[in-house]
Amino acid sequence: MPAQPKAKAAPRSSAAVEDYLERILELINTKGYARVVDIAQSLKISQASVTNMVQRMDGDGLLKYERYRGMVLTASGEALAKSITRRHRILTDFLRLFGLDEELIFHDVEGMEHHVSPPTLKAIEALTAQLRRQPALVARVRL
Amino acid sequence: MPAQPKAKAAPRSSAAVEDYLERILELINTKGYARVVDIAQSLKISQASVTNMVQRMDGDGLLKYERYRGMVLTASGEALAKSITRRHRILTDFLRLFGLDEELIFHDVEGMEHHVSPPTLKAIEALTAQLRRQPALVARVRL
DNA sequence: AAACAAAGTTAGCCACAGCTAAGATTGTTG
DNA sequence: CAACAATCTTAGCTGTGGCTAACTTTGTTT
Ligand SMILES: [Mn+2]
Ligand SMILES: [Mn+2]
Ligand SMILES: [Mn+2]
Ligand SMILES: [Mn+2]
Repeated sequence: MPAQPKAKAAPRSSAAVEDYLERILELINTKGYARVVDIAQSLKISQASVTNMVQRMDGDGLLKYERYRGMVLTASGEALAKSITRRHRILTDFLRLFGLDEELIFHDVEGMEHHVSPPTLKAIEALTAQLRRQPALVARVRL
Repeated sequence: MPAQPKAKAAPRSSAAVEDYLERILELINTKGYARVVDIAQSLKISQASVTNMVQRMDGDGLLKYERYRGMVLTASGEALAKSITRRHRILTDFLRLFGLDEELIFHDVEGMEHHVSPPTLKAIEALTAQLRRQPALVARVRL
C-alpha cells in the first residue's frame, strides 16, 4: 500500500501545456473542434510541433487523440483548461483598468498567468472589483 | 553599413539568466563577491549547472569570468541586474498589500517578474502608491 | 477513379537548462 | 610541505519544446 492514499496524480502542467489547453478549449468553443492546423496558427508554431505536443498530452491524460482524426479534452483536461482560461480573464480584466495597449496586455498576461497562485489570483480579482468602484483612484494611475 | 546604426545587440535574456543576474548582484552587494557555491545554494541548483551558465553569460557579455577565480558583472550585465531587481521589488511591494504569505509572494514574483513589460510595471508601481493612501479599500481586498 | 491540395505525421535536428559522477584546483591545516 | 576539505570544472546525460524536410493520409475536384 502506498503511503499516500492515491495522491491524485497532481496535474503538474508546464506553461506550454497550459497554453495548448487554453487554445484547444477556445477552438472547441468557437468552431466545435480543434484541428492541428488551427492550433498551430493560433500559437504561431509549426504543425509538427503541435502533433508532437498533442501526443504527449494524450499520454498525460489531458486529451484523447486519434491519428489523422482529431482530439477531445478529457474531463481533467477540460477542467484544467477552464481554470487556465479563468486566470487569463481575471488578469486581463485587471490590466485593462490602466489603459494599457491591448496587445501588450495580451503578451504580459500570456506570460504571467502561468505563475500566479490561487491566493494571489483571488486578491487580484477582489482588487479589480474594488477598483471598478473607484474610477477616480484608477484615473490617477492611468496618468 | 548596417541599416540600423548599431542596434545595441538587444540583450534578450531568458528567465533563467535573469534569475542568475539577480542573485549575482545580490551576492556582490552583500558579500562583496559572487561565488559559484553561493549562487548554487541560493538558486537551489547544482554547482555544475552554475559553472555552465556562468560560462554562457560570459560569452554573452553579461559578466567576465575567470576559471577557478571568480566573476564580475559587465556594465550591461549590471544594468540588467539592477532593472531586474527593481522589477522584483515593485511586484513584491504590490503583492504585500494583500496580506499574502511571504513565501507565496516570493514564489509568484519569482515567476511573474520575467513577463511584466515596462508599461505594465509602471502601472503597478503607480497603483501601489495610490493604494497605500487608501488602506480602507485595501482592507476590503484582504478579507 | 485519378489527380491534387490540404492537413497531418514522422524523422532527425537543435538550444536551453537542469542533473550526477569524476577529476582538477585552491587554500588551509597538521 | 604534505594532506585534506572545499570549491570548481568537465564530461556525459536527460527532458522540454521548438524547428525543417520528407512522407502519408484525407478529402475535394475534375
Ligand atoms: Mn500563456
Ligand atoms: Mn492565456
Ligand atoms: Mn525569477
Ligand atoms: Mn526575482
